[in-house]
Amino acid sequence: MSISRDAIADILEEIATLLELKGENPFKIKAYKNGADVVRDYDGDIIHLAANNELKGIKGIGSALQDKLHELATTGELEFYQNLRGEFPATIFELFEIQGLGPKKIKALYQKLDITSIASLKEACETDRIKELSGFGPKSVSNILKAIETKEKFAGRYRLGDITALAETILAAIKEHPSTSRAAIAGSYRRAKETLHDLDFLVATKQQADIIDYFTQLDEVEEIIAKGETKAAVRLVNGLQCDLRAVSNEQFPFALQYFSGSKEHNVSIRQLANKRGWSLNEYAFTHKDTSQPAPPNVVDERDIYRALELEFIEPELRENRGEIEAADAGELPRLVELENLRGTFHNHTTASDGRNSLEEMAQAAQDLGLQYLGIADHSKSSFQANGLYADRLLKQIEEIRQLNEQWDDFKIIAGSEVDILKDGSLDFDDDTLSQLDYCVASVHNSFTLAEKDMTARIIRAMENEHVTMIGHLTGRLLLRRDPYAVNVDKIIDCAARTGTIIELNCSPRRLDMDWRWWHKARDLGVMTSINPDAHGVEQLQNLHFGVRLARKGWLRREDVLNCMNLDEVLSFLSKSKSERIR
DNA sequence: GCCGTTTTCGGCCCGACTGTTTTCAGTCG
Repeated sequence: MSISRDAIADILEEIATLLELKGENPFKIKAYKNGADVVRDYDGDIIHLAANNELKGIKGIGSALQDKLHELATTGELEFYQNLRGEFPATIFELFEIQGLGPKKIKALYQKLDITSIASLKEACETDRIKELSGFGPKSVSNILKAIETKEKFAGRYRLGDITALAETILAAIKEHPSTSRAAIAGSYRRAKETLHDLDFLVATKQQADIIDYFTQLDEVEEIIAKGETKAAVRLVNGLQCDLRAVSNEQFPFALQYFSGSKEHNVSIRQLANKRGWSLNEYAFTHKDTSQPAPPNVVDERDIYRALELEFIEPELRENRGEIEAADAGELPRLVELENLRGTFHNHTTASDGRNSLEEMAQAAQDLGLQYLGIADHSKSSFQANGLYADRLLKQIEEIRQLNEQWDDFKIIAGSEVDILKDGSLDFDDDTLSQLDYCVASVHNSFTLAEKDMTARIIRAMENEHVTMIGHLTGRLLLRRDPYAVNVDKIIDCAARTGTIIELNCSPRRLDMDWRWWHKARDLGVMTSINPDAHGVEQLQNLHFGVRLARKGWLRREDVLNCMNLDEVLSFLSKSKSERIR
């Protein structure tokens, strides 16, 4: 019986939710949520361990969870969970996706009005039936309707980080087929869009029908939407639509270019082809105007750009935002690469809400080949995250200094993710902050300030000499929560003026600041730091997403703080902010 | 539920904000 760790983690999450609905002990609920995190992020084959009753000693997994995980790992099912599910309709989970609704309200809606889905909730709001319930006034109704609208706006989209593993698994399966000569994922995935609604696979083969058959029969496929000679569309078990196009080896570069998009980029590219008397489609150049020279031979995608006398345009840049003009002028940036990173900032440990100790995080960073690891645990106002008071912070700094003595070529860099309070002041005084090597300042509350107040709040923080960088600038949670109101233009100007770095938070849920702003920020001399915001060792891997989005934002190695080597970065941090301005 | 341990049960999770209230409940981070 095989069950994935994600599936097990999801079951634990659902149990937590169902226990909330039942009004269970909050600490019990938290234990299940925590258990889900542990399962999802455990550094090792936790399913194997669970099946063999070898979970003892894993922090957060006590005897009750050990038994339940054993049952799940060996049978794929859990009686306790099945019974719990039986107490509520299956659709009730979707109500938790509505901002502002929690277990108490959902329970009341269900028990008093028999509301079990977003559709019935919407109807109850529109017919004012909901006002029969105490605690639901006119403001609640409009807030719920607004939240439903937000939810619908995001429906059918997926976060890049959530589907990368799945996408690469399917790609690997396609490549394994003996008839495959080349294969790739095109579309917005290749362009590193932060959210997508489908995946576009492409394969070069002489046996198109074979591959199409094979693709539609993959384990991950739930439903076949369409299936023809050269093209198939399927829906995966998680609802994601995947298209596959099978082409010849000669057509492959053209198809890859065409299906990578963006549409707007391709329109411009085809216009350039037209000027040369060629027409370009997903299969080939056609020589339309024979009074002009014939198109050259094309064996890979680079040849297409070369034929148009353009520098090769990396897929991440293909959004028709000036990349064609820059390629024409030979002025495309040399984009940052994952291999350029030498360290990272903004990571958490068990001192606040991380799951690994300082030592474990340091070890993981070294395993990735990094020269330094910036620690930035939460400050005291982030109660929910077990934020540090000054005394604990100072102790942690001391601990870091001691740990550092054992390494010559690796260092932990002592920082803090300090809360920016409502008025723009910081959660620690300057005296405390001056003890740190660096400081990430972030907004974690009062998200509903008016734009000018929020902007002024963040600007005030940036003007503090001790604030090295701003964390997750807009607070957005992709597909969940819109950015709070903040004037990013003004923030970027302030960053340039004060020598403050803006983080590129590469948690797949955030990818904040948005890639669309980086080009401008870069041109004003603003630097970024690609930060995983890791709450466990495995999340250091998210640096990969940060690099892709940095590339999408036209960033080069020299624009990224953590491309500096250890000596350079220590020297940089020892300078005053005004000296850091480029 | 988990953890730590004075091995048997108490502590764990605090404050801001919102909306509906009239003194507070629920949600969120």
